Amino acid sequence: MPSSTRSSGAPRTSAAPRASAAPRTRRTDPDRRDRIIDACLDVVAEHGVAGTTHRKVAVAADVPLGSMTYHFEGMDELLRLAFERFSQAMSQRFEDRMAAVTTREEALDAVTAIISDDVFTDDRELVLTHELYTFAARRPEYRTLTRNWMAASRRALERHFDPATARLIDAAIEGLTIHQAFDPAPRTQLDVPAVVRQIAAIHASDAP
Amino acid sequence: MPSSTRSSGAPRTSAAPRASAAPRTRRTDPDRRDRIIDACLDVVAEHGVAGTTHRKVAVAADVPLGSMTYHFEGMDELLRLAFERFSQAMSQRFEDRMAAVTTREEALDAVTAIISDDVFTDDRELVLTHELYTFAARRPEYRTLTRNWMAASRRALERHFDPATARLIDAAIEGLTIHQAFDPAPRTQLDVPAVVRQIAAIHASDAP
DNA sequence: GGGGGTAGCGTACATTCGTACACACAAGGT
DNA sequence: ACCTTGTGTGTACGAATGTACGCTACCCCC
Repeated sequence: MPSSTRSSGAPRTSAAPRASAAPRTRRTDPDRRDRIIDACLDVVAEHGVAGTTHRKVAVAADVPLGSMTYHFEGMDELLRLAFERFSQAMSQRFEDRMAAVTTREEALDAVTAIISDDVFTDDRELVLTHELYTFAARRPEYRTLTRNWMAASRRALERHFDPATARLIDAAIEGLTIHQAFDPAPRTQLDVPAVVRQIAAIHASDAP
Repeated sequence: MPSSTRSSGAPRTSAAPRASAAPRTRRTDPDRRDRIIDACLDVVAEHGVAGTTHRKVAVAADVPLGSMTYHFEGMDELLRLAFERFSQAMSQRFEDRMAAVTTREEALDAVTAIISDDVFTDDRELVLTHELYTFAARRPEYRTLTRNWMAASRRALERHFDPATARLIDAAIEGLTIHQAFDPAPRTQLDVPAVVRQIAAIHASDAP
């Protein structure tokens, strides 16, 4: 089909199904770029980085295929931006939780809650987290993302614990969370609150 | 090029460069299947699950493309087998290390060594581990692999520690290892040997 | 209010993918 | 020695992908 066909009176043959009937002319959608990044995360969560293509993201974001190469250098840049957004959202949430408690006791409870409940609730975040880790594992230049995330967690924990303890608790959250997700029913149940308290007691140090 | 060309006297037009000059006729390569699985791990390590294709694996294993679909149902089966092999090799190595030490003191040293040195040495294993985690995160039916791996680690640790401590040490190895790999130079250096010893002291219990 | 400039899009194309299938060749019974 | 059998392979094909590129329609300045 030569391009002259469209220059005639054909109203608009859109490939993507338009959800609303609004005509939505051009240049009136300034957060298109943002929507694409969000849609990219959805696609990654569903199909994995392996199955993430320009076309799938375009459909998910309800934008034309051409927007993909227009707004982004390529899949790599898009993935980097998407993971950047994801990791920032995750560490923001963690910081908020830690900022919401005041006493050390409450902080310990919060850590316990994170370990016990966090991963069970949301499979999407489990998947995205590991997609991000894998992405960073393969390309050292993107480890800034994971480094920032981990640094932010430690910083948040340091509001309540000394640096060494914060580092240890952070690692414990990581390890216990992963093992809980991938091996939900180990033979030996762990008394998470007690463990967290005892880890925090290893470095018998004061905290703000 | 019609197929009749090969039926004439052409010696063998192989697409992949044959390393040795041995003619290697058919039916004389019984570990072809194994080699393909190993090659699949190499390809995954280099290009990620995302970039792993029948063709790349075939080239890496130096087998014809047709062998891929002949020996395996599809990429999924191949990946499953490859990750199965990888996870078994990893947990075997862990078990061996733990079986090699006799006293609890030596066990603590071994754990310390694993946390401190393991990940730095080999980037390939870091990548493959996380590719496996991601694979398992997306498809719960393949979490058997991770479950078995983690169960094996715990079992190995239980040769020297009580179950609760084993579980905790296992999680600590996971968390510290990951954070060390993704954030190699945190502000606060951790005294790994001391930490390991203190974690092991949390459950003041006896062990064989 | 109208014309130029450019942001944004639709589409075609070369490439690469998984898979199907006809066919060649080694092995073993006779 | 031959024929039969079924394992293993080369190749062709449809589907799907990333990217280039020309054209449309909005915005801004005069």
